[in-house]
Amino acid sequence: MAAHADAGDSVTRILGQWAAVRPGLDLAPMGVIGRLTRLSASFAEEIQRVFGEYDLRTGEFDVLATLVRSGAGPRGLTAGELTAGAMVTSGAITNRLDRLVAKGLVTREIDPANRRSVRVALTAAGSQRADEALRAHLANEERLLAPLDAEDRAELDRLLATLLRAQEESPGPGTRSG
Amino acid sequence: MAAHADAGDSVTRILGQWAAVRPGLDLAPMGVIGRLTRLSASFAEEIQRVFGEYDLRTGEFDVLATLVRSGAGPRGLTAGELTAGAMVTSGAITNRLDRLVAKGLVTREIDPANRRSVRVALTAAGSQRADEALRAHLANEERLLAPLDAEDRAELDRLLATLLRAQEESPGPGTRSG
DNA sequence: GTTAAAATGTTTAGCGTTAAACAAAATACG
DNA sequence: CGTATTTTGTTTAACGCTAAACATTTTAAC
Repeated sequence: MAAHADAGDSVTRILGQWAAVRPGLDLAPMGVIGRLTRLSASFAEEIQRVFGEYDLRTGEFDVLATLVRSGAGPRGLTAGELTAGAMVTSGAITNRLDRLVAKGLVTREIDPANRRSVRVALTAAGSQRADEALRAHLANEERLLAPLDAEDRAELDRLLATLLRAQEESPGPGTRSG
Repeated sequence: MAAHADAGDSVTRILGQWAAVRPGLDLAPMGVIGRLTRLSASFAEEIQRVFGEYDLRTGEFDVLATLVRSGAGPRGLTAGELTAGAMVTSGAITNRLDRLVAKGLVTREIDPANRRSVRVALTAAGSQRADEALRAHLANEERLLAPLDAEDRAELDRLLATLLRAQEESPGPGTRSG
């Protein structure tokens, strides 16, 4: 049972099946979105694997990275600011912080100036871990894109940015609040 | 609180933050993969929303669609064949079949010729539901790609196919068995 | 034929997430 | 001031998934 044909990915085979049983449908959008979805899932697995080498999950790295790139310094960010930057609910951030605190990578303490707020900051270990994981992550991303030359990558980036901008501009039924 | 700058998606802002605190890093791969990931997540939400109008989850539609496009007819497919086509474990297929059977959209019965196997087939209601949802799904995908003209879509498809083919050809540490 | 090995699905325990309920603190309003 | 409203984060119940254990049936080996 050949998993995929000579020249084509798994989506090519699926489109062929649809064409056979439902001739006349315009399958082009399904092809693009199917490839986008599968590629994203495949990349996510590879990325998770690299973070695992640093005893981190992708979501945990996201929190560390947000703290690093925010330039927040020792004051850190509030849990709400972390939630706003991530694409998950506040409950998920609470869980991630629980794990990161347990690993000694971040501190979490009540903001004396606003005792509803929680200030989250990197520890020295957290800062170091974030930098190590970041370096490996960037090398991994470079590897995942290796099949494309610089010109093709730029073109891909342009096309994805066009679609993403449209998604983020449309208020749509899918807005996400904390 | 400007959610995003005038000309740029959310990833542009993130890359800008990285460039400020870690100058000298090559952030291009992070941009491409970040956009790919976010776009895929955003599309998945919109797609899920449309399936919801037909009382289906995306995973459930995937099962129905696999049965339709396989042209399997009344004999259906085995649970193992469904697992092979999906990107999930056999346990997840068991759960999806439980729900689809409860909704009366598929039948599940032991294959008399091989009593380890389970044959899964569409009911009349399942076949009709699949076709209705498919039509709405294709229209939705068309809408999601509307920002790109035909030429750009073809180029995007080509670039994604190149990357996906590479992912699927590399055995990698991330192969997936049932 | 009998026994070992492989194939096929289901079940179980655990994970990370979401949505919604909740508790605590700050702010607004009269 | 005093009370209602809003803000902020955590907790709870439920969901779908995975990995691994499991039961059943078939195939292979001798």
